[in-house]
Amino acid sequence: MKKSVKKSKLSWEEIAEFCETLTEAEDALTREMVSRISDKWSLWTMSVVADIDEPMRFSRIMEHVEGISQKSLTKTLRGLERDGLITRKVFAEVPPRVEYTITALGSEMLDNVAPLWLWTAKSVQRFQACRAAFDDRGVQPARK
Amino acid sequence: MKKSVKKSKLSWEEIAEFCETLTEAEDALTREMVSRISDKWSLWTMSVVADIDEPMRFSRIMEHVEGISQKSLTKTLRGLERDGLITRKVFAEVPPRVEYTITALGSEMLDNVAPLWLWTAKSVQRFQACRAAFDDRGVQPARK
DNA sequence: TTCATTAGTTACCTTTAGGTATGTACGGGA
DNA sequence: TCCCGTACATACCTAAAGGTAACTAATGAA
Repeated sequence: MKKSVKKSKLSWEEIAEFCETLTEAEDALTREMVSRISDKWSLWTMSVVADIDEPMRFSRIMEHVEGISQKSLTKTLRGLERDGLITRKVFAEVPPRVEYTITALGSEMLDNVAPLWLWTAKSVQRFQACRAAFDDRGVQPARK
Repeated sequence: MKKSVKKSKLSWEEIAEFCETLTEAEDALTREMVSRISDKWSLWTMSVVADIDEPMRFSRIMEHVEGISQKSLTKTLRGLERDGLITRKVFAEVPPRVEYTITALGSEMLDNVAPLWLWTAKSVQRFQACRAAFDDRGVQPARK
């Protein structure tokens, strides 16, 4: 056996319990922040800004986040700035220069997402197998 | 200073490195699975199915996942079944009975999502503060 | 014969994410 | 005087998520 299957210390009941201490607005924001994790560009953008040591300019970020459009990058960066995950510094130059850096909150978030991402990546063949099996057998109809 | 800023053991470079061993299809599926985590209903539905010990019927799930429509619940459950996160058992009865249970893979996923969710919930006031500050100061324009 | 029950399915609509293509403001260099 | 380079903003379009409301299939009960 590869490893013993251990019940996690952290149950969802515990989480639900904690979430009930939150206001409705806080609960909604929690969901919003979690969904930011899996929107198409936010996490990738953050990791690009975080991984490279020098402050990153708009155009350099766009080179690294392959496939993103200007519009989406602008929107993504604004959202990340608003939530305190990155900082945006404008220099009064021509042509304009804007530098982005990760914040402490941002890298804390990345640290918390990382294990989940890695687990998902390492489990991907299992998911593939389940999908293949499902697509083979089809859906069992609810009526005879 | 509140706490020393510590580099996490699990860097994104490490993750990127691992992800490069994946095929393109596997990489795409990884992203898809991560985004499942934050779609509107999947995680909530999973946690409902997981937290209650008895197998759950369609209508009982719908009672617990407040606000979900029949259509969305059906779609969500199908997706979860396809990915091997829950099982669906149809009984040849009238009126129909269908029971859903969490799989080992499903609860493993929940276990991996839990810490992130809890961290997010516990950080929510910080996010709120950042947003408030941003909305106060407005966006710094890139040109003078 | 008609009804109630369960787990859907289907048609239709609105909202949102995200793409492409184009416009813009500024000043330095040719 | 006109073009270059940067970091956007804006208009327009498409696809997909997700909501509501109505329909369905089978059968035991009234």
